[in-house]
Order: sequence, then structure tokens, then C-alpha cells
Amino acid sequence: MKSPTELTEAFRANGLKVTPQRQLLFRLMHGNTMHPTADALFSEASVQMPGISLRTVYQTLTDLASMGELRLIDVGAGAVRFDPNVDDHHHVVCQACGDVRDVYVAGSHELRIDGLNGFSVDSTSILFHGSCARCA
Amino acid sequence: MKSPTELTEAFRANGLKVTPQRQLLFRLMHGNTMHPTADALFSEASVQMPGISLRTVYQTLTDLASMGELRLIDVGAGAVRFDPNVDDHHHVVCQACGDVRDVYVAGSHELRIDGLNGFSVDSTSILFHGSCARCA
DNA sequence: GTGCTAGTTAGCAATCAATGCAGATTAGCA
DNA sequence: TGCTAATCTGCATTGATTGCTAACTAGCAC
Repeated sequence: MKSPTELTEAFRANGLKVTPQRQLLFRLMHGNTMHPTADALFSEASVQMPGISLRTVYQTLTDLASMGELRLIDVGAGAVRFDPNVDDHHHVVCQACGDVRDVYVAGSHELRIDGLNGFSVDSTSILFHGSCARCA
Repeated sequence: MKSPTELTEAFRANGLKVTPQRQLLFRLMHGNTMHPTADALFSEASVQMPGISLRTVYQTLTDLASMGELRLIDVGAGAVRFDPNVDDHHHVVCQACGDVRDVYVAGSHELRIDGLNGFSVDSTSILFHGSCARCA
């Protein structure tokens, strides 16, 4: 994800306005490795800006995602998580505490897939399930 | 997933009762490669047994899953899908029509993972996104 | 075959994530 | 400084799933 300053430019360039709410969310997401849910981010944002709406958080995250600045990740735990890391990477989830970490997988593009039957593959998501160092 | 007959035994062996509803669902899921959602299965079941409850479908699928006879798969499309194939395999999803197919991936256990940081991996789910032959 | 009882079912309420909507507000240009 | 389209908040709504409970029944004991 771009820096808050760059995002400000990018939003204006797209005819979108830059509001204090959006700037706060830019800052909260930039470099964030927590993979927060919309609700978690809403809580964080509410500390610095009481009264901000959960709706606005969803809105802004969706905008960022459709601009390719965020990636949505679904670890199958109810709520979607947001990842400002848009590099080619994948995730490990701790089955115990739900913690999610970024991991880099060598050879993920050269996997031998059997049974495609005419399917053409555009992208690959690999999710590793396990336990984190603390929960092990 | 075991055959309906074997499942009947397995259920009784676990102190669970074998009802007509459950037998119907055993049959509908056995060898089913459609990866149905609970709701889709409910519709199918309702044809043969009008009045069956969606609740019962969820219940039975959950029971089967916790007995290891079914695998839950979440392709990030709202509803969870159920897969009677419990082999070591993965999935492709058509982004256009939502169709899901089983695929077999060579070397999925030997992936080089960077950034684990103390995480220990128990299992791996690989989801390929693309377009099916019809939608391409 | 009859009864008993724990396990099941149906149906509806409740929860949780996410989106739709509308009136009040505001960023950013003229 | 004003204007207007974009945005914000707050609330209603949708969709998937689970919780709850009274009525029902599988399957064992007699």
C-alpha cells in the first residue's frame, strides 16, 4: 500500500475526496501487519476519532481494495481481514489464537496442478493452518 | 466420505441415530462433486423430502465434518461449501460462475515457506482463482 | 410388540458480518 | 465565498449460520 501522502494524491487523482476519516485510516493501515478486520480497525480508529462510523471504515477499505492498495484475506473465521501488503505472498493462520502472518512461498507459480479440465488459473492463494510460537 | 451404508454403521457406533433425513443427506453427498452449499443441498433434499429443515441440513453436515467425512471449503463467496472428497486435494474457483472443482497439486507438502517465524504448519489449503472452460 | 428415553427434528429467534439507503455535512474547485 | 458532488453517519436490511425448545422418534430393554 502506498504511503498516506501518496494515497492522498491518488484519491484526488481519481476524483475522490480526502477526508479526515480517510486520512486516519490511511495512517492506521500503512505498514500494518496485523491483518485487522473492519471491526478491529473501527475500534482503533474510534480512539483517535470518536464518532467515526463503521460504515465509513468499510467504505474506505473497499475503495482502497478496488484501487489495488489493499488485499482482502479470508481465513474462514467469519470476518474478512485487510492486508496492506500487496506483494506476492501468502498467509499462515494460528488455529488457536487466530493470528495471521505473511509468508513468502517459493515456487507458488510453478505448482503442478492435476484436474484443471479446461480451467485457466489467474491467481493462487495459499493458506497454511497451524499454531504460532506462543500457542504451540 | 464413506458410503451411506458405512455411514449408517459409523453413526450408530458413535451413539448417533440414523434418521431418514440423515440417510437422505448421506445419499445426496456421497460422490457429490458439486461442492454444494448448505442451502443448495437443502433445496435438493426438499425435493425428495418436503418439510426437511435447513437446520437439520446444517446439523448433519456439521456432524459429518466433525467425523472427518466431509471437508468444509470456503471460497470467500459468502456461504461455506461441503466436499465429500477428503483426499489430499485443493480447489479451483471460477470467478465468473462460482463453480468449484477439485484439483490435485504435486509438491504441495514441500513448499518452501519464508517468514514462518516459529509458526508450525499442520495443513495447507490452496485456492486457485480463474475461469472455467465455459466462462473463459 | 410395547415402552422408554436420549438423541433429533422443525421452526423460529438471534447473532454476526456486510451492504443499502437517505438526510445532513463537507472537500475542493470556480 | 459559494456551490455541488462526494462523503459521512446512523439505521435498516440482507444472508449465512447458530441457539433454543417443544414435539417427535430411533433403537434398546423387556
